[in-house]
Amino acid sequence: MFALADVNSFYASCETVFRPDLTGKPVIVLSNNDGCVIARSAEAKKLGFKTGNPFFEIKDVVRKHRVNVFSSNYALYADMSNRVMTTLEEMAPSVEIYSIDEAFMNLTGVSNCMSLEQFGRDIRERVRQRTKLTVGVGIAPTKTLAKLANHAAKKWTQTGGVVDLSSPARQRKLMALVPVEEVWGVGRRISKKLNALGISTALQLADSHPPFIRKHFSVVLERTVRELSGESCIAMEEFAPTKQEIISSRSFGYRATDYQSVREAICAYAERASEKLRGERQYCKKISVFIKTSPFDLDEPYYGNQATGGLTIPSNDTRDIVRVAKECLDRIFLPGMRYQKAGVMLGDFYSAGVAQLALFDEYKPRANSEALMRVLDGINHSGKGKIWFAGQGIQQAWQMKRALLSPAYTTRYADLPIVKAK
DNA sequence: TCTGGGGTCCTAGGACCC
DNA sequence: TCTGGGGTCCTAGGACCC
Repeated sequence: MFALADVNSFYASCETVFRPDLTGKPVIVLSNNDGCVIARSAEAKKLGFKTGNPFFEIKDVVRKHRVNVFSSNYALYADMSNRVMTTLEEMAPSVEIYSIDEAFMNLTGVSNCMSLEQFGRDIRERVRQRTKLTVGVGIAPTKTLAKLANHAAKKWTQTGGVVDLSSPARQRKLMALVPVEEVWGVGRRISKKLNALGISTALQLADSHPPFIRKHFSVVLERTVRELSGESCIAMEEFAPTKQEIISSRSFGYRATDYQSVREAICAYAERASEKLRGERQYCKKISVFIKTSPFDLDEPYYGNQATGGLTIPSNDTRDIVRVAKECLDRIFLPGMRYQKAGVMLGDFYSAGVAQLALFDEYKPRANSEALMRVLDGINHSGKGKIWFAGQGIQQAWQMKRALLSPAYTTRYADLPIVKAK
């Protein structure tokens, strides 16, 4: 048996936890670069804001209803997420952290001690006590059904935020009410195709013939069908599998037109990606760079391109990765374009620095690499300041916009909230 | 003026091998 | 006139997730 616990309006709720004056008021949180809406409080949902709404398009409505707007504050959300996950881990034999605001819990054995619904309520209570955040809990024999139960727990308030879907009769009753596009694993494209085949509810999908689905779609959707009909195909993943790739990319705060700015950005992203790679204790051989103009600027030609370069032996030394990234950029940079976004991707990972050299390779590994990188990361994680390579530049005019950022309440001393007694 | 970032998995098709 | 069959590996692109 699985439970899926998921924090309601996570980012928006994190903001209101430290601003009690905002309770009951509409709050929205914007994506990086203050681009579009990515989280909404219940009140903001009622006003009709949708995830993905470009901010500049809704500014008038925001002003009219005095909506409280925040830039995303990932330092705060990540820390709050940790507190929630720690609490969940205390309550179940195993927990899989699925995203920043949701986790699957293994409920094996729980029903011997107490009703599953009561267990769901206990989870809510404890998380609320620790973090002032509210979670919805869905319980079912497969992950896909647990997702569905969680969806129902949030949609219908009379459930009290907990739905136990262990009984097949209840599963079918709920699935008959749920449109197929709300099933986990069914996106816009597939739901359109399913609708054309006359499958419009989750129940109809659950009752389809798995080989038929496999033939017309894929093994992935076949698994979804089986999971909906109660056959568990997707197991708990307690330990995060090692990453296949690492991406560091950002939209620019302004359109970048000059080579210098784009190169600074690429250097910065390459450094960040290398840092992540070392955090994973991995070494990479493949480095790709992409740059693109805005797909929304219809009156200018679109340009997007990507180049890939390799290292002879795997490395996680920032100097190696920055060098290759710059070479890649030079192969695809076109002057005269107004660039909107760029990024660096790392792939082809190895768990040790030295791989087999080819017979005639004359490459000599850097002698001081490990030590230097350790010092670099050590300083940057110490909280005392940052050091970086000169290639990033100092002014960094291309940096993303975060005009409405809230304080780092839980991760920076200077930003600690102060409580005054009356 | 202004439209996020970071991932995974699967499939089809091409290159190449014997 | 007639031009195999079976397999692996890699890559690009599509679909999905939060």
